[in-house]
Amino acid sequence: MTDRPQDPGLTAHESLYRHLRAQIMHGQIEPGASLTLRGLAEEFGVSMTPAREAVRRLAAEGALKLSPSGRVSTPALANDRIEELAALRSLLEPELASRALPRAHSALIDRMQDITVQIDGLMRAGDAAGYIRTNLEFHRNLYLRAQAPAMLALAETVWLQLGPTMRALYARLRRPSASENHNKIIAALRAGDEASLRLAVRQDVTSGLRMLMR
Amino acid sequence: MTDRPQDPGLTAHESLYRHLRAQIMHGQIEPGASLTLRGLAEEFGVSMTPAREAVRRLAAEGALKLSPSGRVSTPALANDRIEELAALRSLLEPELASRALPRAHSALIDRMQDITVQIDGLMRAGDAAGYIRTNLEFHRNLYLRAQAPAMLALAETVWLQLGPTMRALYARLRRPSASENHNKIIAALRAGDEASLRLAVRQDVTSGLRMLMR
DNA sequence: GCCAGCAGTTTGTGATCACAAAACGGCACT
DNA sequence: AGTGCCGTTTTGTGATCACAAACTGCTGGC
Repeated sequence: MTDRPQDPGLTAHESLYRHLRAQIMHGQIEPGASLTLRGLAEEFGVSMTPAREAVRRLAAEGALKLSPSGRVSTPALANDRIEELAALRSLLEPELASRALPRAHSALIDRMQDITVQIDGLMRAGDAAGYIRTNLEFHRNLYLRAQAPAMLALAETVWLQLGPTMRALYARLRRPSASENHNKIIAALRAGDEASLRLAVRQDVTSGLRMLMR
Repeated sequence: MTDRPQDPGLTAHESLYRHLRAQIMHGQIEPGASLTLRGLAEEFGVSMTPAREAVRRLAAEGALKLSPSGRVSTPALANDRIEELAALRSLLEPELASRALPRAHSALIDRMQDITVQIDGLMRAGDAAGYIRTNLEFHRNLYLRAQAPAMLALAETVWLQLGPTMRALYARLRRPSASENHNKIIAALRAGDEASLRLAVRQDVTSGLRMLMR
């Protein structure tokens, strides 16, 4: 019982859920790793009941895989599944960006520029989880303006499913191609150019995933 | 304890989950209706534990809403949320149809034609749930060929969120506009025409939802 | 050397219970 | 008649336990 943070004011299963979700989304758990309810429960100092709820909730979102016998593990994605999830990203995210465009004021764009610089630093520092997290934050910051919570939720579901695989991606990419793509997105936002915004987002989203598939 | 079917070979929470999911997706529960864990547990002759799991799982999929205090209810959708979900359908489903097109052999198309006839009958008979269920079956039959399980899962999530609201839609539409749209889809499939298939699917998907929003 | 079988252990499932917070209903007071 | 208050009831949360199925590893036979 390592006694984790124990976020106050939250139910036990909620805080466990958030921790796990963040870990998975940020690639801090390797694909195919297996978890046990008792293990998670003990690690967070709670009983099995809230651990089961958190796990099932994540399984419903595709973040975890349940074997027929109920065993829990992070999914190890086959190439065609990765392709599919990449296609989903390039379907959903340009739409979100497009909807956010009319509402993207300059303070937001400045913030996105800051995040881009930050990403460069994290990548150079070799902080994989930090890189993934901040990269997603870049996108989420924009998409929040779309006023489309259901659409954003679906996009996050896709991120979640790709999470464990993301770490493998990070190990392979070494040049900061993210910066270029992000700068294109920022430029399109500043110009108010919807067509090139969609294009830039699609490119940013697929560029990384493409090199993961062979 | 009404002793529901009790599907054999399935865990308690799984069968409860499936029943509830089907009911919600087919519009058999009105928007805003509230459920209780003890109520569901008793209705299915199980304890609260599996009832909670089923409910949380459905909440994670957006099929149910949990109040801050944990109360469970079906969501009552505002117009802008309906518009968003409709946009998601018209984003995802043409893509699914397009991916299914090369794999749609004539036996499948014949089956879809049968289903269309069946839908007409159900609509004339005033069977709302049957109408919704069969209508979704029409779409699912096609999309299964897309070999894109993650994409299909997202689409079903959207259906689920629209479920309770669907009944209200059914009450308003009386002319079988579905037939026309479905026939267009079938024609495009037979012709192998991707562009008009995408168009027909988008039209079918949005035509019903549009009249719901005013 | 390999594989089948068996015992011990791990692990998920579901029931039950104690508890606290929220919702409800009635009552008195203004 | 409306409104604030308090006791009762309802309802979700989480811990614990018994149980069965799955997994593990070892052993003996071929």
